[in-house]
Amino acid sequence: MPELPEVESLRRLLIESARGRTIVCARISEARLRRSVSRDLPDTIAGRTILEIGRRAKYLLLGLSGKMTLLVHLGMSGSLTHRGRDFRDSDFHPAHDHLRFELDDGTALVYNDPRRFGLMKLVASAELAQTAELRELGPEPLENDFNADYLFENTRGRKAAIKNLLMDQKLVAGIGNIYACEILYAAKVRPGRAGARITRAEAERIAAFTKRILSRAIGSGGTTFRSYRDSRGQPGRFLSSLQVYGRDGEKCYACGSAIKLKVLGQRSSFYCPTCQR
DNA sequence: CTTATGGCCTGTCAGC
DNA sequence: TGCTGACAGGCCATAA
Repeated sequence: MPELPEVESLRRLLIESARGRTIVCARISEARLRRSVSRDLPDTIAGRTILEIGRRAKYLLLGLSGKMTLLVHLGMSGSLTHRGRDFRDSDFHPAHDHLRFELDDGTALVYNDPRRFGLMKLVASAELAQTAELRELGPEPLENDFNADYLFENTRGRKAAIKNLLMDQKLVAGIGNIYACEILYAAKVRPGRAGARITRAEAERIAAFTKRILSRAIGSGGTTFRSYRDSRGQPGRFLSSLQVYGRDGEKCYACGSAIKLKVLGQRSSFYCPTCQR
C-alpha cells in the first residue's frame, strides 16, 4: 500500500495529533510481522514521550525520549491510526490490530496490518542511520541529491527495466508501483525500457516528474487505491489524479489509446503505448 | 556486482 | 451460491 506520499501524509498528521504525547503502555497481540516484533518492545517504550516524527523512504520514524527511535514500515496493508473517542474503526478489522500504544491523553496509536508484511523495530537514535533497514537506502527523491545527473549516471550499465530501477530503494528511496507507473507516463518513457537506454533528456523528465508527482500526491494526502487509510482512518485523495495506474483497457486522457498492462518483475505496469516510447 | 524468482500473509474479486 | 486461482501499494533471501 503505502509509498512515500502516503507515509509523508501520515507523518504530517501525526505531528499534529500525537507529537508530545507520552506512551503510557504498549501491548502486542500479534508479534509476527515481516520480522517478529521484539517481545520487550512494550516495556522499553512505556513511559517515553513522542518528541519527533520523521520519515525516511517508506519508513516512519517516531523519535522517543531517552534517545530511542521507533521504526515503522507499513508493508502492503499496514496502517497506524490515532484513535480517540470519535474514531470510526469500521475499516479496520480488530483481529488485525497487532500493536496498541495507549497515550497519556486517553487516545491510542494502533498498528493494524492484515497481511503482516510490515515492520516495527526500536533502535537507538544514535545508530539510526546505520541500522540495517536504512543503511543502504538511496537518496530521498524530493531532496536535491536526487536529480537528472544522479539518475542518468546511476542508470548507465543497468539492464533492468527503468520502472524496476525507480522502485529499487537503493537507487532512489520511497517510490513504489503506483508512482513509478505515473512518473514514467508523465515522462513519456515506457516502463520496460532498459535503464541504460534512458537518454539524458529522459532522465531530466523522469527526475522532474518524480518530484512533481510525489509532491502533488502528498498535497492530496496520498493515494488510496484499495485499503490505504491515514492516521484518522481517512483515504487519500490522489486516486482521481492517476493517469495510468489501474486503468488498463481504459482510454489515455491525452491521446485516447487504450492503456496497456504488462508484468515486469512480478509487478503490474501500466502505460500508454502511444504516449510512452 | 546485477538480475530474476519465490516466499511471506490475508483479503478480494473474476470466472467457472 | 460456493469454489479456485490470480492478484494486491513491499521487501528479503537465494540463486544464477
